[in-house]
Amino acid sequence: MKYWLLKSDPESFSWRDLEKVPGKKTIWDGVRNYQARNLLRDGMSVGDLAFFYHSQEEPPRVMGIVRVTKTGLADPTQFDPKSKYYDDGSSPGDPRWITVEIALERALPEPVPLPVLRGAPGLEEMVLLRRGSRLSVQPVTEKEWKIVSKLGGMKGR
DNA sequence: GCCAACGTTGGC
DNA sequence: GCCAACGTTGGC
Repeated sequence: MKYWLLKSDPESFSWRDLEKVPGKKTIWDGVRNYQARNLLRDGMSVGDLAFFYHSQEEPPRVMGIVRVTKTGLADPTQFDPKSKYYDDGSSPGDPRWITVEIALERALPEPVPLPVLRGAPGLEEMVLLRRGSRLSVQPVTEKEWKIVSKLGGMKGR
């Protein structure tokens, strides 16, 4: 099993929004960056876990944990001319933007703010903390996963 | 709101 | 294929 971090601007889709979705599942749509797409398409497996991270918030923070429930899905917004994510260079026969479905696993008892991550021993190499890193889908190592989970108030594991 | 870092586009 | 211009992300 692998670990990930998914960024979302809470203005467009927040942890609270996910809690309110019936079934607490959603297709992770709207990613329009090839590196992120490749991780969604080629890196993720059903059962993988990911941190749900709020960017564009003061402070940015890790909100909770989600699980990958389906892989290899064509992002439906790429075919919708009314969507801001519409891509007229993509076709249903050969979709350009592939993503996953995720389901809420559990909220962190204490969401972890970015400054705390920056100060935490063992997270020095975390992709999120690299200068200029804007990648919205990121791999997280098992060691980093455990440290962040602990900071978020999760017991043991 | 600012702006550094980054990705993409398009002229050549 | 280079690279300047442009648009976007995201922390502050």
